[in-house]
Amino acid sequence: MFSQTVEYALRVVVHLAGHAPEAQTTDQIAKTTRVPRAYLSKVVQSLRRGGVVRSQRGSGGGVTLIKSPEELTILDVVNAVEPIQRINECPLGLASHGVHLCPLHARLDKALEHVEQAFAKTTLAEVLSEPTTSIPLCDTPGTDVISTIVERKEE
Amino acid sequence: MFSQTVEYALRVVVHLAGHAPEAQTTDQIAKTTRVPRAYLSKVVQSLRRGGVVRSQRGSGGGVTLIKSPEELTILDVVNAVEPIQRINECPLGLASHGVHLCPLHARLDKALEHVEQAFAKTTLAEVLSEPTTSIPLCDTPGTDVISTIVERKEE
DNA sequence: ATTGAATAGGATGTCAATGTCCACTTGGAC
DNA sequence: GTCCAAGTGGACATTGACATCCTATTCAAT
Repeated sequence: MFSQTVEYALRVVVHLAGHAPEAQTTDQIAKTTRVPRAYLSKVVQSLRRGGVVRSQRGSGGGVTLIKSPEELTILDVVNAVEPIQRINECPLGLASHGVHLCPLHARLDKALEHVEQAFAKTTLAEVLSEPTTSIPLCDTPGTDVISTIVERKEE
Repeated sequence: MFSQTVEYALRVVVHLAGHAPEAQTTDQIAKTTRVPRAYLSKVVQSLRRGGVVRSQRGSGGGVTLIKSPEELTILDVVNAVEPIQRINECPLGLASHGVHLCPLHARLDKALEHVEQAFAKTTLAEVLSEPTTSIPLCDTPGTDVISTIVERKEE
């Protein structure tokens, strides 16, 4: 339902939020997020164009969040890489359905609206601070991420 | 967010529900739903394998719903062609996240759950009977669907 | 100025979703 | 039994998402 790229983008931003406000290099990000290194640069560029992160070239450079984790929502991230496509007009192109969607598409759009709202209400800070046994990305100091990878079933 | 195939499948089922319990040929379905005729047969086959429709070969044959519109939900249709993929395990494969998703993925899965529930609660009969000016598919007698097609913007 | 760290981005490969085509099978009507 | 209507399904084309690779560009430190 959500694309792989959105999943990657969220991981990247969670990583950055966990280290804010320090800049992180793509190598560092790739390690903890397990996003393919070469593809990560594309994801980061999307996030930059979407106004979510700032990136700095040269030694000592890296990627940083533009907003603080308290102000940055999941929706901001999703919209930066792949905006949620609401249903604004009849997909069949029926003129008679003009402004008002038919009941079918109205329901589908309503579902999208709920998802959008849920994402808009959740900040990265909330995701990070939630009391739980599972820390997002699990990159807490002392934890070796690599060794905790388990066998995954083919899907 | 929802695939083209899901959109097509829903149109097909709405058309069938509007004509239940009579069988409809793929040619008839293709006309009102504006699903590419050749691809429609694939969609119908998915619906058949998913237990949503029955199809009958030979002259006088066609496609019919197995359940009545009152019993058939949007979720039934969606699951037949492309089941909603809930997030059951940590996409990073982190063993420590085992049964419990981290807050990030828990939120994403929650959004999926809401969509699933909304779809499970909506029957085709509801979609068809809802008082509105826009009849789904707009295939009411006397309305020429083709002439109501409007110019669509490229997306 | 030179060098090395680090992102930017174009070219290209791969694969699944979408879409098309056509030969085959099935079943009803005569 | 013949014929035609209608779905079945395999082979193939197209497209965009995902991924990789390599070179160019930028910046800081020296």
